Amino acid sequence: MAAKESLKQKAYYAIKDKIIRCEYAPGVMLNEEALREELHVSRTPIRDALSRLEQEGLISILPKKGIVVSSLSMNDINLIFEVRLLYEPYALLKYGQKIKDEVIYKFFHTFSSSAHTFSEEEYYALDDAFHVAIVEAIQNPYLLKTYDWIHNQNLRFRVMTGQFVDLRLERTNQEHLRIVTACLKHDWELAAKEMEAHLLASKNATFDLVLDNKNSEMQHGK
Amino acid sequence: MAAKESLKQKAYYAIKDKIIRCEYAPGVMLNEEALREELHVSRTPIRDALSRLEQEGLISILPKKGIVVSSLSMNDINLIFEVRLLYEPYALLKYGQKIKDEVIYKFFHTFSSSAHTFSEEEYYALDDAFHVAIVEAIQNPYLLKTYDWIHNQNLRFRVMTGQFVDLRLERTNQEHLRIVTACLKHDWELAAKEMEAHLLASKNATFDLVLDNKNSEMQHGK
DNA sequence: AGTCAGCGTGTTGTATACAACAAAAACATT
DNA sequence: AATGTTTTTGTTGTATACAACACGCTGACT
Repeated sequence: MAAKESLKQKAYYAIKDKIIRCEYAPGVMLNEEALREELHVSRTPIRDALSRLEQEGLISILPKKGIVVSSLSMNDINLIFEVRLLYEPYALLKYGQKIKDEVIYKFFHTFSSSAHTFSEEEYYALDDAFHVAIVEAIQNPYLLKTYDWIHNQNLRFRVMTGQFVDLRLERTNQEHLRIVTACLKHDWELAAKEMEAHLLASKNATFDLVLDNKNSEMQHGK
Repeated sequence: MAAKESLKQKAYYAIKDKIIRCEYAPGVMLNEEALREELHVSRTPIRDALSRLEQEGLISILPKKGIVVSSLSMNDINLIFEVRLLYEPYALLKYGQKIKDEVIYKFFHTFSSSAHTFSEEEYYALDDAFHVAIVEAIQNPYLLKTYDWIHNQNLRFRVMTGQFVDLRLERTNQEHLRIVTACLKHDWELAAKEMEAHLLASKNATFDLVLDNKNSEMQHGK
């Protein structure tokens, strides 16, 4: 499958994946030599990959010192959700009509009937697919690229904070239903409004989770 | 000044500058060897720079074939102005309050009294400074990075289409004045609306210029 | 003349050796 | 013991040689 993929692409995806899954945790130092040994390639493709990852904000390269995986602060939550709050309602309002009805109906069906049969992990994939499907109705590559970045950062937050609790998952599903229902009626103004409400709730939930996380860390020492 | 700048940064800015000024015109092919000779550095910093420029959408790297400077199509105008129409009114609406009054007053003074003393080139720099000052009130680095990209693309369009005609410059200045006046009153909703109108007018003007350009190209053969 | 195989040239991809610098460690001096 | 200096070590920056591939060209064969 990846036989024709260049080494620099392989290195890029491999390192990116480990950063997103927090195998390389926020704030830790990396160095080219260690990555070289781990991926069994020379420094050149590693450096290509690192250059790209720096552009995307996942790492910082400190000249002659090392590479640090970008940390995640409270403020990053604000930054991520600012972009989402700007893009996602806009996508519905201006491009909702471009989303195929069958796609909308598929999500409606999934959210309304079988939500409880999903594991948390599976529901995450579903949540991602839902939001991405909406945003991709904007076909502007500049906007989509930015969205991809914050999407990655959002994934890191998920891994760091652990999964949602069940209660929030229920609420999330209900909010999704309200958005999808508005979409089915082709009432894009309402859909955008519901999306905004959903994102604000999600933002607060993320804030709480990060705070809880900080607290329990302190209780467990360190 | 640039003594401590790394070669890869020097290469990046040098190539980027030539692309923006259309010394490397849209659609032309480059190769690492020629760039290496032109900049008197080895391929490594060149490749670093190219990787970054590819991220920013200014070039495409075709493996084993060469490097092509991204072309500018009609559709790119839509993409650029979609981002501007999304960001700039948003900046005024949500962050207008963060712009210092003295900055606003400085622009008011400039636009209202001394516009006619500027050359077209100078007025461009002023126009840029004005829009950038507004957008930078959004402090979100993700949004600002996207804006920087489309800003560069916009500059390329300017160079390609030649400067505005005087008539449009007059109109532009009047539109700027309307925006700044609303800002002085701290009426950010009005300011955002005026900005939207200004951008739509500017978009149409750019379209017309590109069309004229295409036509005159055809008249002059090819 | 047409077609296809093989070769040659030009391009980026990859590996690696060396340079430049930063930071820590070791050491001498007081 | 404290301090300033030198050395050592570790890191990325840079240069360069070689590999891999794409594409056009040549030539033989039909």
